[in-house]
Amino acid sequence: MNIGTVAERANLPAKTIRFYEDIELVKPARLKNGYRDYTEVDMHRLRFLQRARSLGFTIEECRLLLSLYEDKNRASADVKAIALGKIKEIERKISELKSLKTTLKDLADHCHGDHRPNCPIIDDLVSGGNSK
Amino acid sequence: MNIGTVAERANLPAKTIRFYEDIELVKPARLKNGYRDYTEVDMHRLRFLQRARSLGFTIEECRLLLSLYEDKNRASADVKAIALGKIKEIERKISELKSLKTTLKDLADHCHGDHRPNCPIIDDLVSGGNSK
DNA sequence: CCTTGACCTTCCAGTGGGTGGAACCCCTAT
DNA sequence: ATAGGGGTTCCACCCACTGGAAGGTCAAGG
Repeated sequence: MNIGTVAERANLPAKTIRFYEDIELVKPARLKNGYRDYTEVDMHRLRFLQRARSLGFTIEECRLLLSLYEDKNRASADVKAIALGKIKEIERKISELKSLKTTLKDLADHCHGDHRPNCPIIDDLVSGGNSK
Repeated sequence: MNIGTVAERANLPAKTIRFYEDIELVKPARLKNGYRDYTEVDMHRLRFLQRARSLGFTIEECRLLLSLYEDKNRASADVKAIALGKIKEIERKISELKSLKTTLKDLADHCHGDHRPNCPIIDDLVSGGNSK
Protein backbone atom coordinates (compact mmCIF):
# COMPACT_ATOMS: atom_id res chain seq x y z
CA MET A 1 0.00 0.00 0.00
CA ASN A 2 1.39 3.42 -0.95
CA ILE A 3 1.71 6.28 1.49
CA GLY A 4 -1.19 8.22 -0.07
CA THR A 5 -3.62 5.35 0.41
CA VAL A 6 -2.50 4.70 3.94
CA ALA A 7 -2.64 8.43 4.69
CA GLU A 8 -6.25 8.58 3.64
CA ARG A 9 -7.21 5.40 5.46
CA ALA A 10 -5.45 6.39 8.69
CA ASN A 11 -6.60 9.98 8.43
CA LEU A 12 -3.09 11.37 8.71
CA PRO A 13 -1.13 13.63 6.32
CA ALA A 14 1.58 11.79 4.37
CA LYS A 15 4.11 14.21 5.82
CA THR A 16 3.19 13.13 9.31
CA ILE A 17 3.52 9.46 8.40
CA ARG A 18 7.01 10.07 7.04
CA PHE A 19 7.80 11.92 10.22
CA TYR A 20 6.56 8.95 12.26
CA GLU A 21 8.96 6.79 10.31
CA ASP A 22 11.78 9.19 11.08
CA ILE A 23 11.16 8.79 14.78
CA GLU A 24 10.74 5.06 14.33
CA LEU A 25 7.09 4.64 15.14
CA VAL A 26 6.46 2.79 11.86
CA LYS A 27 8.91 0.91 9.67
CA PRO A 28 7.36 0.26 6.28
CA ALA A 29 9.04 -1.94 3.68
CA ARG A 30 10.26 -0.42 0.41
CA LEU A 31 9.37 -1.31 -3.15
CA LYS A 32 12.04 -1.61 -5.84
CA ASN A 33 11.29 1.95 -6.97
CA GLY A 34 11.95 3.31 -3.47
CA TYR A 35 8.29 3.85 -2.60
CA ARG A 36 7.20 2.98 0.93
CA ASP A 37 5.04 -0.13 1.10
CA TYR A 38 2.66 -0.39 4.05
CA THR A 39 1.06 -3.58 5.35
CA GLU A 40 -2.25 -3.81 7.19
CA VAL A 41 -0.27 -4.11 10.42
CA ASP A 42 1.39 -0.76 9.69
CA MET A 43 -2.07 0.64 9.00
CA HIS A 44 -3.27 -0.46 12.43
CA ARG A 45 -0.31 1.19 14.10
CA LEU A 46 -0.95 4.41 12.22
CA ARG A 47 -4.63 4.43 13.02
CA PHE A 48 -3.72 3.76 16.64
CA LEU A 49 -1.34 6.69 16.56
CA GLN A 50 -3.88 8.97 14.95
CA ARG A 51 -6.44 8.15 17.58
CA ALA A 52 -4.07 8.35 20.54
CA ARG A 53 -2.64 11.70 19.36
CA SER A 54 -6.12 13.11 18.88
CA LEU A 55 -6.83 12.10 22.47
CA GLY A 56 -3.95 14.28 23.56
CA PHE A 57 -1.29 11.67 24.23
CA THR A 58 2.23 12.85 23.42
CA ILE A 59 4.39 10.96 20.96
CA GLU A 60 6.31 9.32 23.79
CA GLU A 61 3.08 8.24 25.45
CA CYS A 62 1.97 6.83 22.12
CA ARG A 63 5.19 4.88 21.87
CA LEU A 64 4.52 3.42 25.31
CA LEU A 65 0.88 2.67 24.51
CA LEU A 66 1.92 0.97 21.28
CA SER A 67 4.34 -1.27 23.14
CA LEU A 68 1.60 -2.13 25.61
CA TYR A 69 -0.75 -2.71 22.70
CA GLU A 70 1.67 -5.20 21.27
CA ASP A 71 2.43 -6.88 24.58
CA LYS A 72 -0.19 -9.59 24.87
CA ASN A 73 0.59 -9.98 28.58
CA ARG A 74 0.32 -6.36 29.62
CA ALA A 75 -1.80 -5.52 32.63
CA SER A 76 -4.74 -3.27 31.83
CA ALA A 77 -3.77 -1.34 34.98
CA ASP A 78 -0.68 -0.04 33.15
CA VAL A 79 -2.79 1.43 30.40
CA LYS A 80 -5.38 2.79 32.80
CA ALA A 81 -2.66 4.55 34.81
CA ILE A 82 -1.53 6.42 31.72
CA ALA A 83 -5.08 7.42 30.88
CA LEU A 84 -5.77 8.61 34.42
CA GLY A 85 -2.56 10.62 34.45
CA LYS A 86 -3.63 12.25 31.21
CA ILE A 87 -7.01 13.10 32.68
CA LYS A 88 -5.35 14.84 35.63
CA GLU A 89 -3.18 16.77 33.22
CA ILE A 90 -6.19 17.86 31.20
CA GLU A 91 -7.98 18.93 34.37
CA ARG A 92 -5.01 21.07 35.35
CA LYS A 93 -5.01 22.73 31.94
CA ILE A 94 -8.73 23.39 32.10
CA SER A 95 -8.57 25.08 35.48
CA GLU A 96 -5.60 27.13 34.37
CA LEU A 97 -7.51 28.31 31.30
CA LYS A 98 -10.57 29.05 33.40
CA SER A 99 -8.71 31.35 35.73
CA LEU A 100 -7.08 33.01 32.74
CA LYS A 101 -10.48 33.58 31.24
CA THR A 102 -11.86 35.04 34.46
CA THR A 103 -8.99 37.49 34.70
CA LEU A 104 -9.30 38.52 31.09
CA LYS A 105 -13.05 38.87 31.36
CA ASP A 106 -12.77 41.09 34.45
CA LEU A 107 -10.38 43.31 32.55
CA ALA A 108 -12.57 43.49 29.47
CA ASP A 109 -15.67 44.22 31.57
CA HIS A 110 -13.99 47.29 33.00
CA CYS A 111 -13.03 48.61 29.61
CA HIS A 112 -15.43 51.02 27.92
CA GLY A 113 -14.39 49.75 24.53
CA ASP A 114 -14.99 53.05 22.83
CA HIS A 115 -12.95 55.61 20.92
CA ARG A 116 -11.37 57.07 24.03
CA PRO A 117 -7.79 56.17 24.74
CA ASN A 118 -8.27 55.35 28.41
CA CYS A 119 -8.12 51.57 28.76
CA PRO A 120 -8.11 49.55 31.98
CA ILE A 121 -6.74 46.47 30.21
CA ILE A 122 -3.59 48.29 29.20
CA ASP A 123 -3.41 49.88 32.63
CA ASP A 124 -3.46 46.45 34.22
CA LEU A 125 -0.81 45.10 31.89
CA VAL A 126 1.38 48.02 32.83
CA SER A 127 0.88 47.89 36.57
CA GLY A 128 1.06 44.13 36.83
CA GLY A 129 -2.46 43.41 38.08
CA ASN A 130 -3.08 41.28 41.15
CA SER A 131 -3.74 37.82 39.77
CA LYS A 132 -0.83 35.92 38.30
CA MET B 1 20.50 48.52 34.87
CA ASN B 2 22.07 45.13 34.12
CA ILE B 3 20.11 42.21 32.72
CA GLY B 4 20.16 40.32 36.03
CA THR B 5 18.55 43.16 37.90
CA VAL B 6 15.93 43.75 35.25
CA ALA B 7 15.26 40.01 35.06
CA GLU B 8 14.49 39.88 38.75
CA ARG B 9 12.38 43.02 38.70
CA ALA B 10 10.38 41.98 35.63
CA ASN B 11 10.12 38.39 36.83
CA LEU B 12 11.56 37.00 33.61
CA PRO B 13 14.62 34.80 33.01
CA ALA B 14 17.59 36.67 31.54
CA LYS B 15 17.56 34.21 28.64
CA THR B 16 14.03 35.21 27.80
CA ILE B 17 14.91 38.89 27.91
CA ARG B 18 17.76 38.31 25.45
CA PHE B 19 15.35 36.40 23.28
CA TYR B 20 12.92 39.34 23.39
CA GLU B 21 15.76 41.52 22.19
CA ASP B 22 16.44 39.10 19.34
CA ILE B 23 12.87 39.46 18.15
CA GLU B 24 13.04 43.21 18.71
CA LEU B 25 10.60 43.61 21.54
CA VAL B 26 13.17 45.50 23.62
CA LYS B 27 16.22 47.42 22.47
CA PRO B 28 18.46 48.13 25.43
CA ALA B 29 21.49 50.40 25.15
CA ARG B 30 24.95 48.94 25.60
CA LEU B 31 27.66 49.94 28.01
CA LYS B 32 31.27 50.31 26.90
CA ASN B 33 31.99 46.77 28.10
CA GLY B 34 29.23 45.32 25.94
CA TYR B 35 26.77 44.75 28.78
CA ARG B 36 23.12 45.53 28.10
CA ASP B 37 21.91 48.64 29.90
CA TYR B 38 18.18 48.84 30.61
CA THR B 39 16.23 52.01 31.37
CA GLU B 40 13.06 52.20 33.42
CA VAL B 41 11.14 52.45 30.16
CA ASP B 42 12.63 49.11 29.07
CA MET B 43 11.62 47.72 32.45
CA HIS B 44 8.02 48.77 31.90
CA ARG B 45 7.96 47.07 28.52
CA LEU B 46 9.37 43.88 30.00
CA ARG B 47 6.91 43.85 32.86
CA PHE B 48 4.15 44.48 30.36
CA LEU B 49 5.39 41.54 28.31
CA GLN B 50 5.64 39.28 31.33
CA ARG B 51 2.09 40.08 32.34
CA ALA B 52 0.61 39.83 28.86
CA ARG B 53 2.38 36.53 28.16
CA SER B 54 1.17 35.11 31.46
CA LEU B 55 -2.35 36.08 30.39
CA GLY B 56 -1.91 33.90 27.35
CA PHE B 57 -1.28 36.51 24.67
CA THR B 58 1.10 35.35 21.96
CA ILE B 59 4.29 37.24 21.20
CA GLU B 60 2.67 38.85 18.16
CA GLU B 61 -0.33 39.91 20.20
CA CYS B 62 2.05 41.35 22.76
CA ARG B 63 3.76 43.31 20.03
CA LEU B 64 0.41 44.73 19.00
CA LEU B 65 -0.62 45.47 22.57
CA LEU B 66 2.70 47.21 23.18
CA SER B 67 2.18 49.43 20.17
CA LEU B 68 -1.31 50.26 21.43
CA TYR B 69 0.15 50.86 24.87
CA GLU B 70 2.54 53.38 23.41
CA ASP B 71 -0.04 55.02 21.18
CA LYS B 72 -1.56 57.71 23.37
CA ASN B 73 -4.47 58.09 20.95
CA ARG B 74 -5.50 54.47 20.67
CA ALA B 75 -9.13 53.61 21.14
CA SER B 76 -9.80 51.37 24.11
CA ALA B 77 -12.08 49.42 21.77
CA ASP B 78 -9.02 48.17 19.90
CA VAL B 79 -7.56 46.69 23.04
CA LYS B 80 -10.87 45.31 24.17
CA ALA B 81 -11.33 43.54 20.83
CA ILE B 82 -8.05 41.71 21.29
CA ALA B 83 -8.98 40.69 24.82
CA LEU B 84 -12.40 39.47 23.73
CA GLY B 85 -10.87 37.48 20.89
CA LYS B 86 -8.53 35.87 23.37
CA ILE B 87 -11.42 34.98 25.64
CA LYS B 88 -13.20 33.24 22.76
CA GLU B 89 -10.03 31.36 21.99
CA ILE B 90 -9.66 30.25 25.60
CA GLU B 91 -13.29 29.13 25.65
CA ARG B 92 -12.69 27.02 22.56
CA LYS B 93 -9.68 25.40 24.16
CA ILE B 94 -11.57 24.69 27.36
CA SER B 95 -14.44 22.96 25.58
CA GLU B 96 -12.01 20.96 23.49
CA LEU B 97 -10.20 19.79 26.59
CA LYS B 98 -13.49 18.99 28.30
CA SER B 99 -14.63 16.70 25.53
CA LEU B 100 -11.20 15.09 25.49
CA LYS B 101 -11.49 14.49 29.20
CA THR B 102 -14.96 12.99 28.87
CA THR B 103 -13.80 10.56 26.21
CA LEU B 104 -10.76 9.55 28.19
CA LYS B 105 -12.78 9.15 31.36
CA ASP B 106 -15.35 6.95 29.64
CA LEU B 107 -12.54 4.77 28.40
CA ALA B 108 -10.86 4.57 31.79
CA ASP B 109 -14.16 3.80 33.51
CA HIS B 110 -14.61 0.74 31.33
CA CYS B 111 -11.16 -0.58 32.08
CA HIS B 112 -10.79 -3.00 34.97
CA GLY B 113 -7.31 -1.70 35.68
CA ASP B 114 -6.08 -5.00 37.01
CA HIS B 115 -3.39 -7.53 36.09
CA ARG B 116 -5.37 -9.00 33.22
CA PRO B 117 -4.32 -8.06 29.71
CA ASN B 118 -7.80 -7.25 28.43
CA CYS B 119 -8.07 -3.47 28.15
CA PRO B 120 -10.91 -1.43 26.63
CA ILE B 121 -8.72 1.65 26.30
CA ILE B 122 -6.34 -0.12 23.98
CA ASP B 123 -9.26 -1.73 22.19
CA ASP B 124 -10.71 1.68 21.52
CA LEU B 125 -7.41 3.07 20.29
CA VAL B 126 -7.19 0.16 17.88
CA SER B 127 -10.71 0.29 16.56
CA GLY B 128 -10.94 4.04 16.33
CA GLY B 129 -13.67 4.74 18.86
CA ASN B 130 -16.69 6.85 18.01
CA SER B 131 -15.81 10.32 19.25
CA LYS B 132 -13.20 12.21 17.33
C1' DC C 1 6.94 8.01 -28.35
C1' DC C 2 5.95 12.10 -25.78
C1' DT C 3 3.67 14.72 -22.59
C1' DT C 4 0.87 15.66 -18.75
C1' DG C 5 -0.29 15.29 -14.15
C1' DA C 6 -0.60 12.83 -10.01
C1' DC C 7 2.03 10.59 -7.10
C1' DC C 8 6.35 9.48 -4.80
C1' DT C 9 11.30 10.53 -3.02
C1' DT C 10 14.84 13.35 -0.20
C1' DC C 11 16.44 17.21 2.23
C1' DC C 12 16.35 21.68 4.37
C1' DA C 13 14.09 25.28 6.92
C1' DG C 14 10.64 27.19 9.79
C1' DT C 15 6.92 27.28 13.38
C1' DG C 16 6.43 29.24 18.98
C1' DG C 17 8.56 30.46 22.83
C1' DG C 18 11.87 29.70 24.86
C1' DT C 19 15.86 26.59 27.48
C1' DG C 20 20.51 24.45 28.12
C1' DG C 21 25.21 24.53 27.55
C1' DA C 22 29.93 25.77 26.02
C1' DA C 23 33.43 29.06 25.77
C1' DC C 24 34.76 33.21 26.78
C1' DC C 25 34.97 38.27 28.91
C1' DC C 26 34.41 41.50 32.96
C1' DC C 27 34.23 43.22 37.66
C1' DT C 28 34.83 43.11 42.56
C1' DA C 29 36.54 41.39 46.86
C1' DT C 30 40.03 39.04 49.22
C1' DA D 1 46.64 36.62 41.88
C1' DT D 2 42.60 34.39 42.09
C1' DA D 3 37.96 33.08 42.91
C1' DG D 4 33.24 34.04 42.35
C1' DG D 5 29.50 35.77 40.20
C1' DG D 6 28.12 38.57 36.87
C1' DG D 7 27.95 39.33 31.76
C1' DT D 8 28.58 38.08 26.38
C1' DT D 9 27.94 35.16 21.99
C1' DC D 10 26.50 31.25 19.47
C1' DC D 11 24.66 26.81 18.57
C1' DA D 12 21.61 23.11 19.55
C1' DC D 13 17.47 21.28 21.35
C1' DC D 14 12.44 20.83 22.76
C1' DC D 15 7.52 19.31 20.40
C1' DA D 16 5.02 17.73 16.55
C1' DC D 17 4.76 18.73 12.71
C1' DT D 18 4.42 21.68 8.05
C1' DG D 19 6.01 23.91 3.72
C1' DG D 20 8.65 23.96 -0.16
C1' DA D 21 12.22 22.87 -3.56
C1' DA D 22 14.16 19.66 -6.69
C1' DG D 23 13.77 15.60 -8.66
C1' DG D 24 12.21 10.33 -9.73
C1' DT D 25 8.08 7.21 -11.18
C1' DC D 26 3.92 5.75 -13.14
C1' DA D 27 -0.47 5.34 -15.85
C1' DA D 28 -3.35 7.50 -19.30
C1' DG D 29 -4.15 10.08 -23.52
C1' DG D 30 -2.78 12.07 -28.06
